[in-house]
Amino acid sequence: MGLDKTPDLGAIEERARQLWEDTGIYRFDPDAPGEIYSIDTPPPYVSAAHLHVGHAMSYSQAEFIVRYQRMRGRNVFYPMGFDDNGLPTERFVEKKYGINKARTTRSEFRELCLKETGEIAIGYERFWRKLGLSVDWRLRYSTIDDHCRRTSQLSFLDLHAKGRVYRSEEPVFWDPSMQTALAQADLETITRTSTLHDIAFRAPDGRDLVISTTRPELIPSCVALYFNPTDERYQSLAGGRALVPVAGHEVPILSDDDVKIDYGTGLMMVCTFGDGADVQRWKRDGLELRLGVDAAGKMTDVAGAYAGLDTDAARKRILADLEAAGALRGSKKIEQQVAVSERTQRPTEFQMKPHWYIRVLDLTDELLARSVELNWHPDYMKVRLDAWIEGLKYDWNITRQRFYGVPFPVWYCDGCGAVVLATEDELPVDPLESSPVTPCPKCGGTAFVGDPDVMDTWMTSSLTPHINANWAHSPDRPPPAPLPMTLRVQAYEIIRTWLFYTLVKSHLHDNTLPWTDVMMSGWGLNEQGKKFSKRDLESKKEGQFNKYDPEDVIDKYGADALRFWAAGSHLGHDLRYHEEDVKVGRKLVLKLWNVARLVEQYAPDFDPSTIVSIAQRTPEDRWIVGQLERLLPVVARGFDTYDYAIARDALDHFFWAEFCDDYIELVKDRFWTEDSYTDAERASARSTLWEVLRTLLGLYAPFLPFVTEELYQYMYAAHEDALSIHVTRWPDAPAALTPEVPEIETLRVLLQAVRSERTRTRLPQGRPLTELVVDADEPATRATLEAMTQSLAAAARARSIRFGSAATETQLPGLRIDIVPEEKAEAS
RNA sequence: AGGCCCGUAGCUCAGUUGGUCAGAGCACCGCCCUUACAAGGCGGGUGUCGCCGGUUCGAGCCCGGCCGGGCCUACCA
Repeated sequence: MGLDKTPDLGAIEERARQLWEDTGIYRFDPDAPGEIYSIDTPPPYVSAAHLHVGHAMSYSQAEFIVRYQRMRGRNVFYPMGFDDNGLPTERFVEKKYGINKARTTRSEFRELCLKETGEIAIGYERFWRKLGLSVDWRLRYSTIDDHCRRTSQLSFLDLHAKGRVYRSEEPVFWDPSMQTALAQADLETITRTSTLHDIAFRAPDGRDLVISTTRPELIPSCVALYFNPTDERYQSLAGGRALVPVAGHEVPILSDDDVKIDYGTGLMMVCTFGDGADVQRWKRDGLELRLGVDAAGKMTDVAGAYAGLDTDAARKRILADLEAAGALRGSKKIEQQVAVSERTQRPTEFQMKPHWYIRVLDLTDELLARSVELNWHPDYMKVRLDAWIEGLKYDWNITRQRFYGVPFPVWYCDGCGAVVLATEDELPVDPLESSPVTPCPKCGGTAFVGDPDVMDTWMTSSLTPHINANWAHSPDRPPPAPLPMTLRVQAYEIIRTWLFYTLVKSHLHDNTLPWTDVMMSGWGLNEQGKKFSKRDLESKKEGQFNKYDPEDVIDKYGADALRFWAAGSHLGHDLRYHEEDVKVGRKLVLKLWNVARLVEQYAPDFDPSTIVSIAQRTPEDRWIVGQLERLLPVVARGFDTYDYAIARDALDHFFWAEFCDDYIELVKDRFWTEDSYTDAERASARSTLWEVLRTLLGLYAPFLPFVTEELYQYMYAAHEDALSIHVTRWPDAPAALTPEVPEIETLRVLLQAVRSERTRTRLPQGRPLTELVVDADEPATRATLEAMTQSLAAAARARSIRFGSAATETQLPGLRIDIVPEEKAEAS
């Protein structure tokens, strides 16, 4: 019996996990008492090779709140999903199995993806359990599973029924290397060096019209020239036409307020399509379509002699031809911002494709109102969403030309081209592998072509609340939580995507917010303050410790220690990872453990029914209880505002400085020198030690779920009726606080001064003093200290206390001390 | 170029509404194997609070302008 001198963290963690599993305390029961507290967790991509400690950080931060709310009596719904939708998975599987997509059906391919990602997800789940996430694993979902495909397709049907979905052939952002369309949110802007060429067109009167462009290969695709209407140099050209060099066709000359007079020559060309501005002018002014680049990034027939070349080759050729024709008037290097595909970093082109869109541009005001409704933590993150909403320029293009993904539940009638939608009870459906159950409602035809495209992955990710709520009524799902959910947890860089799209979906489907609160975590960064890179993890060799691998870190220092590190940055702020900080976490775990050993030693087999009332306790005991009571609202406020770091800081300070360093040191003497104290004083100490440790375990439980569980089970569970500390009541301060005991503060100052003097005079802390001289100017202070001579002498390790004249100042004005070491006293 | 966040000790970070606000932990140095803990205890801050102005009796905090970093936005051809 008795706690081991050194805890076996691995065994403790395993025991706790087993207990949680056996008792099912994290399983959601819709009928359980308490207000429902539901969490919309980010489904991590499972195609990535490794998790890093940054993942541990952000998921831990959310989990602190979850555990706190559970102890607050909320009925917690805490699911976890995995994102195995999308391109990384597709590429991974394609490569691994050497798939020829022409000979594989979507469903066969999907099965392989599910198999692969399922295996990776098992490893992920194992890790999340190891980290101590209190997830109800029955709620696990996969974004490509039947339930999620059904939910996504139902979302499409519902939005279609509501008139929110439309199909249109328009210029779409296009990634030529992936050969798929992209949405506005899939783009990034990079800065690169480019060459701006001055090229002469020809006016009808034969004069040169020089424009500047970085993309001369699009000259055959030129459909107009533009100038600013206030630019006197070109006003006479309005309504006229210009001859395009080399290509030889004519284009209209138009004006536009947005043309910068001082850029280049003030005259510009518009092509179909060089950039988004071209698209806008093309649409607005009804320009001709001369698509110059095809889906694979090669020049089209429009490019004449350059057809079939890729854009770079065409650019070189046409520059040479322009030069030969005397149309190239100059070239210079410039810094240029260019839109690239976020995933491939390739500059985007435009393609004309029939695509499905969700109309969102008219929702700006409504979405901004939703943003106001939402409780943002931290609140300044709100402006990021608002800025995105206000900057929207395009409806949401939900079509992607990928093989793998959620198909559209759509067929096109072979006879009349009518769109035929699947019915709800057919979902999930793959239109390439099945047909409508009824003939075409328009022409009665029975031949159909399934829509070959798949949905943008955000079509699914934006539905995580609906997936969790089983909005689609999929069979065999565990009990769902109602919508809206309580909390969304995510990092700030995907506000414009995940948060925005989720908001759109809930607004359109349910006319509500998806959740009431949102909590933004920052990023875990490596020691250099950079994002974790593949290299940070790839250096890992089998069986070798990698400081960024969270499983390795847990094996070495314990899960509680890693979680402790995660609590080190304020909400929404990035946190650099240092192994040293995890060691501090382990130190805390060991300290708690040793305090428990001390309590066990001084208060063995404590019977809570014999607890001494606060009023009956000694000043030291009333002091620490009063301090603890004053700590409670600080910790609670931290958790209530999602600022777990405030909670941790306050808790750590109380535990280390007040409880361990001072209170325990003060109280020890009662058990060491029996004769100097009464049994009542010892009983008071036992009650206090027992009680304060119990409260501390509760307060630390959200951060350190393992060690607190172990100690709770060992010392307290038998006296309470809870299965686990994690379902015990959160400690609240009593209505009437225990009065503060200021004399103990004076005592602490005095002890600090004694310790400091010992250091200064190189006197070991443990060596007894013959005498401690205390000099207090204030009679009240002196009287207070005189009443506590016993404790003071014991804690200062002084054989006697004398009140007289002393010279060493303490931190308290008017209070001085002197110490008389043994040898010196004997000599005098 | 614009928006938001950040810049405090060697490192990671606290510093509510301007008035013991120059702080914590780590690291480092010194002493101590004192009966919970040497994977420990005790003591020690080592600083131009990014820079320059302004408001104020008083600025790490408020205002303006710079510099540096991050995230996001942007059609400059």
